[in-house]
Amino acid sequence: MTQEQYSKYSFLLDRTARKVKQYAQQQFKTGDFDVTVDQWLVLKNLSENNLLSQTELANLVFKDHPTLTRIIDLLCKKGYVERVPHPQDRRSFQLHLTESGASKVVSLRPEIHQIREKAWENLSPHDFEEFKRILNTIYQNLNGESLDQ
Amino acid sequence: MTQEQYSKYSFLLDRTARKVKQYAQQQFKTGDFDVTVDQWLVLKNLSENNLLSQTELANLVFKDHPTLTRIIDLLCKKGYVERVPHPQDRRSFQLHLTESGASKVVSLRPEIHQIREKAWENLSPHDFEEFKRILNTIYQNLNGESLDQ
DNA sequence: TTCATATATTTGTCACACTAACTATTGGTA
DNA sequence: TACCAATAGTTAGTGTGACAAATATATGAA
Repeated sequence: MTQEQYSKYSFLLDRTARKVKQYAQQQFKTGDFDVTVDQWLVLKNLSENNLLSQTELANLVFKDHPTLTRIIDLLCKKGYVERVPHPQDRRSFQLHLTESGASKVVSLRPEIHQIREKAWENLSPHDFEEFKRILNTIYQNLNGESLDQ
Repeated sequence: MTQEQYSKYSFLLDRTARKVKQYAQQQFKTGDFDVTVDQWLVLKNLSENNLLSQTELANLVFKDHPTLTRIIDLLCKKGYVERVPHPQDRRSFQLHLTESGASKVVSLRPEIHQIREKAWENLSPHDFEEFKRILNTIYQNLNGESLDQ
């Protein structure tokens, strides 16, 4: 694997990831979803897992702590999330989806599914499995220590 | 392709693209390369294609104009690139790699190859071809009009 | 108890992505 | 010639990502 051409994967990977995010964000915007793609990821994970700490949530969505702090700030401003003081540990918060946040997740979930499917035209379920396998292998190759599933 | 699980590709794609960039950036940093990953992409394309306009370069590297403006600004500050006024069109510039920029490209190219190869451990050349095919298909599915190569 | 160390979160800085608005210039057309 | 739409590039605003450092609290050992 010493050929010149092998450098191109990083370009294609970055380009495609940006396109996927950009496409979704445009659809979010025309649909007046009132959240960004990354804010949606956080909301979705909170809806499946209430009362997480910020650290736990950061590990779920693979964002670093400063980034997550700022996303939570924005979601709090919009009224979708609340920071509840942790009863035992005064350093940390339990993140709580508000009524408004919960209904936002319910209403957006099917629409976002449709948006996500668009990328898979002309591709097979087998392609999907291969894609996931390759992405996970690359991730683990570069991840140093842990295997995290 | 209507299953719940098909939403996950966007998460894995984003996560892996970030990891690839982060890994490379760390290596760039420990090697004192004095450029970011995106600045390298621009330098590399300039070295293969001198005297491009910013618009032409933007189309090559798939970055938007404001982003490219700032990357060029930084590369000019570092002395790797110059903006030469276009002889016929006073709106535009021809981008020119300086001596310093050209030798930077020569010295970094092999090191960056090594960094990029790390991602492909445990993967085959066939995986590489499949990966490129899937990435390009997704890109084109979302790209609306053009097929760009 | 007290101190060193670890953990949870925030803040600051720099780089990049996307949008919108703006300047300057060009080129076609009335 | 005078206008006007299109083009090249820049600037500003917001959101995100990575990294370093700061703050507050917790925990374990001396």
